[in-house]
Amino acid sequence: MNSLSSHSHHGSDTDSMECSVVQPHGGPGVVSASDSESKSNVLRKLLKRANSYEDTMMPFPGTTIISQLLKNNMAKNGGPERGERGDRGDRGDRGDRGDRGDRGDRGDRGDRGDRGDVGFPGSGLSNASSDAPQEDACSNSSHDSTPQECLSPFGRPPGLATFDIERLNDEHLRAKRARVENIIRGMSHSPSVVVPAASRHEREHEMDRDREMDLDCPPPQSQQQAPSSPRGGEVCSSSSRENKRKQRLPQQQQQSFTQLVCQRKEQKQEERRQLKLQLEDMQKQLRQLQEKFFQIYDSTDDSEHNDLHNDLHNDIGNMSEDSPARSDTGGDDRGGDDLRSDNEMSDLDPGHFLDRARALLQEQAMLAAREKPRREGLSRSKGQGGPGSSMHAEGKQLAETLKQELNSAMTQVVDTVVKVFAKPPRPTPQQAFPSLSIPPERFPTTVNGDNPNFHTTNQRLQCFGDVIIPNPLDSFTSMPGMPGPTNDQTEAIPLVVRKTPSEHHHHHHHQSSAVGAHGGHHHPVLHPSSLSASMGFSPPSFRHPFPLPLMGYPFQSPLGGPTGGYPGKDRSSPDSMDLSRETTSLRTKMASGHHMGHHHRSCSPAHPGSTAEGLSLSLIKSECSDLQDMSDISPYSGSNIQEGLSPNHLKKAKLMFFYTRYPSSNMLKMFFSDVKFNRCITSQLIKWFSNFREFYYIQMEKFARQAINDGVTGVEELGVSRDSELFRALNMHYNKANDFEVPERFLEVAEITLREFFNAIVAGKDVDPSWKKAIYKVICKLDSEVPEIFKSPNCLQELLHE
DNA sequence: CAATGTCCTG
DNA sequence: CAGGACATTG
Repeated sequence: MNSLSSHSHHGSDTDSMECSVVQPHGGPGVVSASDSESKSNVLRKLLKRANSYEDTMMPFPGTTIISQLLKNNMAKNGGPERGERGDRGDRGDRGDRGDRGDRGDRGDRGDRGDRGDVGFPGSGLSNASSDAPQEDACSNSSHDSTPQECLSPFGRPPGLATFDIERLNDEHLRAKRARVENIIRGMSHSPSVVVPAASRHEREHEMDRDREMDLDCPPPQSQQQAPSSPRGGEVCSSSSRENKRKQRLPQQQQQSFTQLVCQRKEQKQEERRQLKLQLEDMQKQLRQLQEKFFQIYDSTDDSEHNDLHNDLHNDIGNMSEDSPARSDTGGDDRGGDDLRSDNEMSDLDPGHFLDRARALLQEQAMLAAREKPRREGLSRSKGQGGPGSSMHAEGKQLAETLKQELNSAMTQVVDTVVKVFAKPPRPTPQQAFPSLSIPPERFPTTVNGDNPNFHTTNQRLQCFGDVIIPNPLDSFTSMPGMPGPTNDQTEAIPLVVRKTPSEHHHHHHHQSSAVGAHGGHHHPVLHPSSLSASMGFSPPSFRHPFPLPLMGYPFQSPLGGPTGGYPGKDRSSPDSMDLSRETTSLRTKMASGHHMGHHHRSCSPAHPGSTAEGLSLSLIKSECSDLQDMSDISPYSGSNIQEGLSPNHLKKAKLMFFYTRYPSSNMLKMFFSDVKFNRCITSQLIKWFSNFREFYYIQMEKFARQAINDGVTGVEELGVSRDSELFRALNMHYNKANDFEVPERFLEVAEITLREFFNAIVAGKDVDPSWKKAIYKVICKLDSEVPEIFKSPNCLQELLHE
């Protein structure tokens, strides 16, 4: 009904200026029709195309390639357009605070998992895969500034409609135009964008399919257009975060750690948000340009104009029909698929994409330039009388500004996009490349693939030859499902903070929790010699730090992917490791700051009990820089040599215990060549063995006493075989997965130990407080050589295979 | 003093 | 398993 009128209303106020500027051309149809025509054709096509893919991908206002880029970005960021989260509404008030609040409870965050993605820089990308979870992740903020808000800034096209109407007195044309616009708008989900109810009515009249669209695009949720609202507080939020963190710190290093990670994430989010804003601006500008184009078409050539409309109609119609189906697919795999989806874009790789975008931009710029003169002329001829006359100067400026803005924005966008794409080329899942895959068998630490979504992307961007192989070994220490922070007692996951339990292995596994970036310094190289020789394959230390993700060469991500795609046998435990690694490394780092041993006592504040807290705090302070680095790095570096003992290392240590109960620190260094040793690490390793021994001796004593109680009289009756209870207990502890063949020698030693205990107890030596020492002395001499294979960082894989 | 190791506790 | 206390050794 009055849709039009309302339109005009809007338009006149807001866009009057722009409109007036543009209008001129239309009328006279002046200007070199030939030139503009060819150009316009091209442009038109581009526009059309852009629209079409947009639709296919997701609803977005008639924007162009840029919008696509934006979309991609957003999608990746996990800021799926319509966020469904009820809180959106209130956001205004809470601002970042709100965010913080959410994150405040790390706990629940952790449960949801996924923080991982957010965490790492690449997260943006990886996230693509995991849309849903992402949202809550640290990216609430980004979330806020999602499309809806984005749109609002554009000021929607009210203005557009306006001038069109004015210019085109023809009712028919006007109606058509409005329709088209509405449709486009509707498709693009324009909630926030004012889609006057009236217009909708109109649409209903004419096209039923529009309804679908409407449905698709639920009405705006009363968004105030304050795109920037949430941003301001970032800093504050971080500080508050800090405080919070500090307060909590004491509880667990984990928490502090987490917090740090979180901070990092937040920063990234912030960056992302800013980028988004820029994109928004760009979109706005693009929209304006588009409008101009339309006008030109209309004015210059009716037939074309009609065609255009028709085309649009067709496209739209198709889209509406397809939309349902597409949406499904789109929903499933958004990550890299966005780009292709359309025939034309199908093999679009980022490069093409960018090129295209650039081309478009140029064209637009040219067009704008051409327009300028026209405008000028028109305005002059018109004189001051017309409404648009006043706009003259402004129009010029606008054009200039627009051009500049577009250029700069484009540049930024391009960079951003490139960065994003480039970022985490994480290894893809093994299944994905059967052909490529290299013998999966040996890969150093666990490798994991992560989200499949990336396949396409990765493939395109970089032909990854990588192969990631699932390795079954990990099961070793298996951390059972371990969903939550709960640690398996037996398994040692030291201070490790489990990054995120989230791994509910979604089918899609987006999860990519591995997150993070890693920046570590990497470690020189292990001693490949022995290893490679024995292993016969690629150097273990081949992990490169994340820096060259783009490279095509294969690299393995040591971190197991939580995403479970483990084909291998042991799906049970594998992945968890990656998470822990990060933490481990961090922990190590922290620890390194102080002397783990006795010294840290002094460092710690006052209470002995609070040592942890003090330590954490001081560490944070002193090692702040390091931590930051770490956070960036951690995700990828996980297995990368360097600092920190991973769960795999623990596993390995346990297996080594079958050979040596009292390894010297030197020996440990030899066998853990992929670890950067420092006091802490050394101490930790020693401590591990100490703990192993403790357990071992406890078992021995227990069984010895049990034997005595059972009436055993002579040591002869004591034996340790693979099926004895004692062995079972030990094996359970050191070789839980039972995928390692315990050396016979160990059985002998165990038997000897048991007998020693037995004899000592029988002899009543156990009254002596240090009666065990004698036994220890005996046992320590029974250490046997540890197989060379243990020196290999990859040893686990090897060993486990057996 | 530093490195190791044990014992105990969480 | 990690921390911490404590003992031992060189």
